[in-house]
Amino acid sequence: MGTEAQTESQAIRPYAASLELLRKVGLRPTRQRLALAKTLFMEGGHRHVTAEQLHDEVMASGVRVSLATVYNALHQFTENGLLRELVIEPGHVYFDTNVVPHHHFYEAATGRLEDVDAAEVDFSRLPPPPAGMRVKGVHVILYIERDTARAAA
Amino acid sequence: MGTEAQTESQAIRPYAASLELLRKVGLRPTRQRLALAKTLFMEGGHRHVTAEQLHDEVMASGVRVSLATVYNALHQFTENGLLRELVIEPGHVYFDTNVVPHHHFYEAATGRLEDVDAAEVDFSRLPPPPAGMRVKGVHVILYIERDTARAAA
DNA sequence: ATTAATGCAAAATCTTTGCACTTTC
DNA sequence: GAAAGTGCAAAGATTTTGCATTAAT
Repeated sequence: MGTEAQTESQAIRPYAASLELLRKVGLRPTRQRLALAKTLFMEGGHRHVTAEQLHDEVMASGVRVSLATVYNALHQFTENGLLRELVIEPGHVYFDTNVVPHHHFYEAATGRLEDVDAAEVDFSRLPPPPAGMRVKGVHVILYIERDTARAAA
Repeated sequence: MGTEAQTESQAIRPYAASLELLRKVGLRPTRQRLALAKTLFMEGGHRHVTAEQLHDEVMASGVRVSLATVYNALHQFTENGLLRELVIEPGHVYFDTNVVPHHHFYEAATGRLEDVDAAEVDFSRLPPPPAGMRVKGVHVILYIERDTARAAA
């Protein structure tokens, strides 16, 4: 098994994979959307980004994109199930590349968000929804902070 | 037991109570802050308001206040533990008069928020916080929607 | 009198939009 | 070459700020 064959079959080929992703949801694979998709989805692991962060990052990678286009793309990606919108602190909308239902750790001091798998949270008690309503989803935010009172125990 | 005695001892006297509330947290009881405190805290039940909603409401009650003052007051109230800030949908900060830890139902279609008492939620499983961190608080948001598939059963 | 709070309008953010130009199909 | 997407700058929306005026202690 040559390295090339392995590379082609197993490793992520960002361009091809991004192209396919966009095709799948019916968005034209433009240079800009490809660059954004590559940055968001092709670097392994899940991400939480703001429009501005993503814009800076893509620009830094050498692709010129306008901020308006980043906003457009983020919303189109969201509408097509590629991203999930998260609002936790005032004035900042995060886009989460993890679209499977899950929860979050949030460190207010740094603004850092970290995923919590849905399987890591279970409820032994939940209230019944108001009359005529049904619960469509649950989001648990665990606010964390540096543990200063840290004994070696 | 005369009605007057009862009124004075039991019923809420908005002005006096608001005044005392502001005094207690060390904010000068100005006409504007008194009006805002009365609207927020003296009508029974808990509230979730945006700055603009509150501004409209207080203006409608006949007290002239500028929107900037409403923002100032909301933040001062928050800093002094009288309110809790909530961000659930982009572009809107809600201020919650319920400052005891609790959770929320949220109906996206209408923007309606409803309190869920902390006692109504229990966890049978929670993840350990990241190394060196501790969990400071938990907020559960239960997304609800109209239950259309409603059989009479 | 002193000190703080208010109001206004202007500024700062973040986000969306209108329209000419460019790119993809 | 038709349809969709992009970029820019301008407009919107929400929130904050600077400073003269007004009110509370």
